[in-house]
Amino acid sequence: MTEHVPVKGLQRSQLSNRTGCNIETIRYYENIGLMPEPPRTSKGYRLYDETHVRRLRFVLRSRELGFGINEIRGLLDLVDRKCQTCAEIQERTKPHLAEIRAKISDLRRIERLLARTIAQCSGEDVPECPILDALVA
Amino acid sequence: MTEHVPVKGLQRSQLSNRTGCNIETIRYYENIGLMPEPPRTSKGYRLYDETHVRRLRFVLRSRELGFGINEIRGLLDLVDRKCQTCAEIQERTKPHLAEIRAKISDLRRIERLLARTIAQCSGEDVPECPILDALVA
DNA sequence: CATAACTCCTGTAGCAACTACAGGCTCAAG
DNA sequence: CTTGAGCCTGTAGTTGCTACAGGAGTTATG
Repeated sequence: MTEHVPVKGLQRSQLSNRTGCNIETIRYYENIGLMPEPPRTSKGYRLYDETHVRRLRFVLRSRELGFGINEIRGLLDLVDRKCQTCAEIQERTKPHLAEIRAKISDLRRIERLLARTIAQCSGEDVPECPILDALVA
Repeated sequence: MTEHVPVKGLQRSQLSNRTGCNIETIRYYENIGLMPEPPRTSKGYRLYDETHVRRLRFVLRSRELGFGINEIRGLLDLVDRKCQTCAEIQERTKPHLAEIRAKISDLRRIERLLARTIAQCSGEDVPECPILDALVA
Protein backbone atom coordinates (compact mmCIF):
# COMPACT_ATOMS: atom_id res chain seq x y z
CA MET A 1 0.00 0.00 0.00
CA THR A 2 2.93 2.30 -0.39
CA GLU A 3 2.56 5.08 -2.86
CA HIS A 4 5.65 4.72 -4.91
CA VAL A 5 4.17 6.50 -7.90
CA PRO A 6 4.30 10.28 -7.55
CA VAL A 7 0.67 11.26 -7.22
CA LYS A 8 1.31 14.55 -8.86
CA GLY A 9 4.38 16.51 -9.67
CA LEU A 10 7.42 16.55 -11.83
CA GLN A 11 10.73 14.92 -11.15
CA ARG A 12 13.93 16.68 -11.88
CA SER A 13 14.28 15.30 -15.36
CA GLN A 14 10.75 16.37 -16.21
CA LEU A 15 11.36 19.89 -14.98
CA SER A 16 14.51 19.82 -17.02
CA ASN A 17 12.59 18.78 -20.14
CA ARG A 18 9.89 21.36 -19.65
CA THR A 19 12.29 24.22 -19.26
CA GLY A 20 15.30 23.15 -21.26
CA CYS A 21 17.41 23.66 -18.18
CA ASN A 22 20.26 21.25 -17.58
CA ILE A 23 19.27 18.80 -14.90
CA GLU A 24 22.31 19.51 -12.75
CA THR A 25 21.74 23.21 -13.01
CA ILE A 26 18.37 22.82 -11.34
CA ARG A 27 19.98 21.40 -8.24
CA TYR A 28 22.60 24.10 -8.41
CA TYR A 29 19.93 26.82 -8.41
CA GLU A 30 18.35 25.15 -5.43
CA ASN A 31 21.67 25.05 -3.58
CA ILE A 32 22.35 28.72 -4.09
CA GLY A 33 18.83 29.66 -3.18
CA LEU A 34 17.45 30.76 -6.55
CA MET A 35 14.97 27.91 -6.54
CA PRO A 36 13.03 26.92 -3.41
CA GLU A 37 13.49 23.47 -1.95
CA PRO A 38 10.67 21.39 -3.37
CA PRO A 39 8.71 18.82 -1.37
CA ARG A 40 9.99 15.28 -1.53
CA THR A 41 8.53 11.82 -1.85
CA SER A 42 8.94 9.42 1.05
CA LYS A 43 12.14 8.23 -0.63
CA GLY A 44 13.54 11.69 -0.98
CA TYR A 45 12.77 12.37 -4.63
CA ARG A 46 12.05 15.99 -5.45
CA LEU A 47 8.55 16.79 -6.60
CA TYR A 48 8.08 19.96 -8.58
CA ASP A 49 4.92 21.69 -9.69
CA GLU A 50 3.92 24.48 -12.02
CA THR A 51 5.13 27.19 -9.69
CA HIS A 52 8.61 25.71 -9.99
CA VAL A 53 8.33 25.65 -13.75
CA ARG A 54 7.42 29.33 -13.79
CA ARG A 55 10.14 30.31 -11.41
CA LEU A 56 12.79 28.39 -13.27
CA ARG A 57 11.66 29.97 -16.54
CA PHE A 58 12.00 33.37 -14.93
CA VAL A 59 15.52 32.58 -13.85
CA LEU A 60 16.52 31.15 -17.22
CA ARG A 61 15.07 34.07 -19.10
CA SER A 62 16.87 36.51 -16.86
CA ARG A 63 20.15 34.66 -17.40
CA GLU A 64 19.55 34.82 -21.14
CA LEU A 65 19.19 38.55 -20.80
CA GLY A 66 22.55 38.63 -19.14
CA PHE A 67 21.52 39.19 -15.52
CA GLY A 68 23.96 37.75 -13.02
CA ILE A 69 22.88 35.44 -10.25
CA ASN A 70 22.82 38.21 -7.68
CA GLU A 71 20.85 40.50 -9.91
CA ILE A 72 18.32 37.73 -10.38
CA ARG A 73 18.21 37.22 -6.65
CA GLY A 74 17.26 40.88 -6.42
CA LEU A 75 14.55 40.58 -9.05
CA LEU A 76 13.10 37.51 -7.37
CA ASP A 77 13.10 39.37 -4.08
CA LEU A 78 10.94 42.02 -5.62
CA VAL A 79 8.64 39.40 -7.07
CA ASP A 80 8.39 37.56 -3.78
CA ARG A 81 7.80 40.61 -1.69
CA LYS A 82 4.90 41.31 -4.02
CA CYS A 83 5.40 44.97 -3.42
CA GLN A 84 7.38 45.71 -6.52
CA THR A 85 6.70 48.81 -8.45
CA CYS A 86 7.62 49.80 -11.95
CA ALA A 87 10.04 52.27 -10.46
CA GLU A 88 11.88 49.63 -8.46
CA ILE A 89 12.18 47.29 -11.38
CA GLN A 90 13.42 50.03 -13.65
CA GLU A 91 15.99 50.94 -11.07
CA ARG A 92 17.46 47.44 -11.28
CA THR A 93 17.13 47.00 -15.00
CA LYS A 94 18.55 50.24 -16.29
CA PRO A 95 22.08 49.81 -14.92
CA HIS A 96 22.04 46.35 -16.38
CA LEU A 97 21.16 47.73 -19.77
CA ALA A 98 24.00 50.21 -19.41
CA GLU A 99 26.40 47.35 -18.66
CA ILE A 100 25.30 45.48 -21.72
CA ARG A 101 25.75 48.54 -23.88
CA ALA A 102 29.22 49.00 -22.47
CA LYS A 103 30.08 45.39 -23.29
CA ILE A 104 28.80 45.87 -26.81
CA SER A 105 30.92 48.91 -27.41
CA ASP A 106 33.96 47.15 -25.97
CA LEU A 107 33.45 44.24 -28.30
CA ARG A 108 32.91 46.54 -31.26
CA ARG A 109 36.17 48.29 -30.56
CA ILE A 110 37.88 44.91 -30.50
CA GLU A 111 36.09 43.84 -33.61
CA ARG A 112 37.20 46.93 -35.55
CA LEU A 113 40.77 46.47 -34.41
CA LEU A 114 40.86 42.81 -35.28
CA ALA A 115 39.14 43.27 -38.62
CA ARG A 116 41.48 46.06 -39.59
CA THR A 117 44.50 44.01 -38.63
CA ILE A 118 43.32 40.97 -40.54
CA ALA A 119 42.65 43.14 -43.56
CA GLN A 120 46.29 44.23 -43.55
CA CYS A 121 47.36 40.64 -43.66
CA SER A 122 48.16 39.40 -47.11
CA GLY A 123 47.07 35.88 -46.23
CA GLU A 124 50.05 34.63 -48.14
CA ASP A 125 52.67 32.18 -47.13
CA VAL A 126 55.11 34.80 -45.96
CA PRO A 127 56.43 35.27 -42.44
CA GLU A 128 56.19 38.55 -40.54
CA CYS A 129 52.50 38.97 -40.23
CA PRO A 130 51.04 42.40 -39.42
CA ILE A 131 48.67 40.74 -36.96
CA LEU A 132 51.51 39.66 -34.74
CA ASP A 133 53.18 43.02 -35.15
CA ALA A 134 49.99 44.63 -33.91
CA LEU A 135 49.94 42.32 -30.91
CA VAL A 136 53.52 42.92 -29.96
CA ALA A 137 53.46 46.67 -30.46
CA MET B 1 81.25 39.61 -0.99
CA THR B 2 77.82 38.30 -1.75
CA GLU B 3 75.88 39.99 -4.48
CA HIS B 4 72.64 40.73 -2.76
CA VAL B 5 71.73 43.56 -5.10
CA PRO B 6 70.16 42.37 -8.33
CA VAL B 7 72.77 43.21 -10.93
CA LYS B 8 70.17 43.77 -13.55
CA GLY B 9 66.58 42.86 -13.98
CA LEU B 10 63.12 43.59 -12.79
CA GLN B 11 61.35 42.12 -9.84
CA ARG B 12 57.77 41.07 -10.04
CA SER B 13 56.40 44.38 -8.85
CA GLN B 14 58.45 46.23 -11.43
CA LEU B 15 57.23 44.02 -14.23
CA SER B 16 53.78 44.63 -12.89
CA ASN B 17 54.27 48.39 -12.99
CA ARG B 18 55.73 48.37 -16.48
CA THR B 19 52.90 46.37 -17.95
CA GLY B 20 49.95 47.24 -15.78
CA CYS B 21 49.47 43.55 -15.11
CA ASN B 22 48.32 42.50 -11.67
CA ILE B 23 51.26 41.13 -9.76
CA GLU B 24 49.56 37.86 -8.91
CA THR B 25 48.52 37.35 -12.50
CA ILE B 26 52.15 37.30 -13.55
CA ARG B 27 52.82 34.29 -11.38
CA TYR B 28 49.61 32.73 -12.64
CA TYR B 29 50.75 33.10 -16.25
CA GLU B 30 54.02 31.50 -15.30
CA ASN B 31 52.24 28.58 -13.64
CA ILE B 32 50.10 27.86 -16.65
CA GLY B 33 53.03 28.20 -18.99
CA LEU B 34 52.18 31.44 -20.78
CA MET B 35 55.24 33.12 -19.32
CA PRO B 36 58.59 31.36 -19.13
CA GLU B 37 60.18 30.73 -15.76
CA PRO B 38 62.57 33.61 -15.23
CA PRO B 39 66.01 33.22 -13.71
CA ARG B 40 66.24 33.74 -9.96
CA THR B 41 68.57 35.41 -7.55
CA SER B 42 70.43 33.24 -5.09
CA LYS B 43 67.55 33.77 -2.67
CA GLY B 44 64.94 32.75 -5.15
CA TYR B 45 63.66 36.14 -6.30
CA ARG B 46 62.50 36.25 -9.90
CA LEU B 47 64.51 38.43 -12.24
CA TYR B 48 62.79 39.60 -15.39
CA ASP B 49 64.20 41.39 -18.39
CA GLU B 50 62.90 43.16 -21.47
CA THR B 51 61.99 39.94 -23.23
CA HIS B 52 59.59 39.22 -20.40
CA VAL B 53 58.13 42.68 -20.67
CA ARG B 54 57.48 42.16 -24.37
CA ARG B 55 56.01 38.73 -23.91
CA LEU B 56 53.72 39.83 -21.12
CA ARG B 57 52.55 42.78 -23.23
CA PHE B 58 51.76 40.37 -26.03
CA VAL B 59 49.70 38.23 -23.70
CA LEU B 60 47.87 41.18 -22.17
CA ARG B 61 47.09 42.68 -25.55
CA SER B 62 45.76 39.37 -26.79
CA ARG B 63 43.57 39.04 -23.71
CA GLU B 64 42.25 42.54 -24.33
CA LEU B 65 41.31 41.43 -27.80
CA GLY B 66 39.35 38.63 -26.26
CA PHE B 67 41.63 35.70 -27.02
CA GLY B 68 41.37 32.90 -24.50
CA ILE B 69 44.38 31.46 -22.75
CA ASN B 70 44.58 28.51 -25.12
CA GLU B 71 44.30 30.67 -28.18
CA ILE B 72 47.15 32.77 -26.86
CA ARG B 73 49.15 29.64 -26.23
CA GLY B 74 48.67 28.88 -29.90
CA LEU B 75 49.74 32.34 -31.00
CA LEU B 76 52.80 32.19 -28.79
CA ASP B 77 53.62 28.82 -30.26
CA LEU B 78 53.68 30.35 -33.69
CA VAL B 79 55.82 33.21 -32.46
CA ASP B 80 58.24 30.84 -30.76
CA ARG B 81 58.53 28.47 -33.65
CA LYS B 82 59.49 31.49 -35.72
CA CYS B 83 57.99 29.81 -38.71
CA GLN B 84 54.68 31.58 -38.66
CA THR B 85 53.22 32.80 -41.86
CA CYS B 86 50.48 35.29 -42.52
CA ALA B 87 48.30 32.40 -43.57
CA GLU B 88 48.71 30.58 -40.26
CA ILE B 89 48.00 33.65 -38.23
CA GLN B 90 44.93 34.48 -40.24
CA GLU B 91 43.71 30.95 -39.73
CA ARG B 92 43.74 31.47 -35.97
CA THR B 93 42.45 34.99 -35.96
CA LYS B 94 39.50 34.76 -38.30
CA PRO B 95 37.45 32.30 -36.25
CA HIS B 96 38.09 34.45 -33.25
CA LEU B 97 36.73 37.47 -35.07
CA ALA B 98 33.68 35.43 -35.99
CA GLU B 99 33.15 34.57 -32.32
CA ILE B 100 33.35 38.17 -31.33
CA ARG B 101 30.84 39.14 -33.98
CA ALA B 102 28.52 36.44 -32.73
CA LYS B 103 28.81 37.75 -29.19
CA ILE B 104 28.05 41.24 -30.38
CA SER B 105 24.91 40.21 -32.17
CA ASP B 106 23.79 38.22 -29.12
CA LEU B 107 24.25 41.21 -26.92
CA ARG B 108 22.46 43.47 -29.35
CA ARG B 109 19.47 41.17 -29.37
CA ILE B 110 19.43 41.33 -25.59
CA GLU B 111 19.87 45.06 -25.65
CA ARG B 112 16.92 45.59 -27.99
CA LEU B 113 14.73 43.35 -25.87
CA LEU B 114 15.67 45.00 -22.65
CA ALA B 115 15.39 48.51 -24.04
CA ARG B 116 11.98 47.79 -25.49
CA THR B 117 10.78 46.35 -22.21
CA ILE B 118 12.04 49.26 -20.19
CA ALA B 119 10.40 51.66 -22.59
CA GLN B 120 7.03 50.01 -21.87
CA CYS B 121 7.53 50.61 -18.20
CA SER B 122 5.85 53.71 -16.92
CA GLY B 123 8.48 54.25 -14.27
CA GLU B 124 5.73 55.17 -11.90
CA ASP B 125 4.99 53.91 -8.47
CA VAL B 126 2.53 51.28 -9.62
CA PRO B 127 2.86 47.54 -9.23
CA GLU B 128 2.64 45.07 -12.11
CA CYS B 129 5.58 46.09 -14.16
CA PRO B 130 5.79 45.01 -17.81
CA ILE B 131 9.44 44.13 -17.29
CA LEU B 132 8.55 41.37 -14.89
CA ASP B 133 5.72 40.26 -17.13
CA ALA B 134 8.21 39.95 -19.96
CA LEU B 135 10.49 37.89 -17.77
CA VAL B 136 7.80 35.54 -16.57
CA ALA B 137 6.18 35.02 -19.96
C1' DC C 1 11.06 -13.26 -9.33
C1' DA C 2 15.59 -11.96 -10.80
C1' DT C 3 18.35 -9.01 -13.05
C1' DA C 4 19.59 -5.23 -16.04
C1' DA C 5 19.05 -0.57 -17.07
C1' DC C 6 17.55 3.54 -15.74
C1' DT C 7 16.75 7.53 -12.65
C1' DC C 8 17.37 9.61 -8.47
C1' DC C 9 20.17 11.01 -4.35
C1' DT C 10 24.55 13.24 -2.25
C1' DG C 11 28.96 15.45 -2.19
C1' DT C 12 32.76 16.88 -4.56
C1' DA C 13 35.96 18.20 -8.39
C1' DG C 14 36.57 20.47 -12.60
C1' DC C 15 36.30 24.50 -16.17
C1' DA C 16 38.01 29.79 -17.23
C1' DA C 17 40.86 33.38 -15.68
C1' DC C 18 42.06 35.22 -12.33
C1' DT C 19 42.46 37.35 -7.27
C1' DA C 20 43.53 37.13 -2.56
C1' DC C 21 45.18 35.36 1.48
C1' DA C 22 48.22 32.87 5.06
C1' DG C 23 52.58 31.94 6.79
C1' DG C 24 57.37 32.35 6.22
C1' DC C 25 61.92 34.70 4.25
C1' DT C 26 64.71 38.42 2.78
C1' DC C 27 66.08 43.08 2.45
C1' DA C 28 66.83 48.12 2.90
C1' DA C 29 66.37 51.94 5.98
C1' DG C 30 66.29 54.29 10.42
C1' DC D 1 68.36 45.88 15.65
C1' DT D 2 64.01 46.35 14.57
C1' DT D 3 60.40 47.65 11.48
C1' DG D 4 58.00 47.47 7.34
C1' DA D 5 57.98 46.45 2.72
C1' DG D 6 58.42 43.09 -0.73
C1' DC D 7 59.25 38.46 -2.11
C1' DC D 8 58.32 33.32 -1.79
C1' DT D 9 54.95 29.20 -1.72
C1' DG D 10 50.61 26.83 -1.81
C1' DT D 11 45.90 27.11 -1.51
C1' DA D 12 41.07 28.93 -1.40
C1' DG D 13 37.72 31.96 -3.26
C1' DT D 14 35.20 34.05 -7.30
C1' DT D 15 31.03 33.07 -11.14
C1' DG D 16 28.00 29.90 -13.27
C1' DC D 17 27.75 26.09 -14.13
C1' DT D 18 28.90 20.83 -15.59
C1' DA D 19 30.30 16.22 -14.61
C1' DC D 20 31.46 12.47 -12.05
C1' DA D 21 31.58 8.79 -8.23
C1' DG D 22 29.14 5.82 -5.42
C1' DG D 23 24.99 4.40 -3.49
C1' DA D 24 19.78 3.65 -3.31
C1' DG D 25 15.41 3.12 -5.54
C1' DT D 26 12.43 2.05 -9.65
C1' DT D 27 11.05 0.11 -14.06
C1' DA D 28 11.24 -3.23 -17.90
C1' DT D 29 12.08 -7.63 -19.62
C1' DG D 30 12.99 -12.59 -19.46
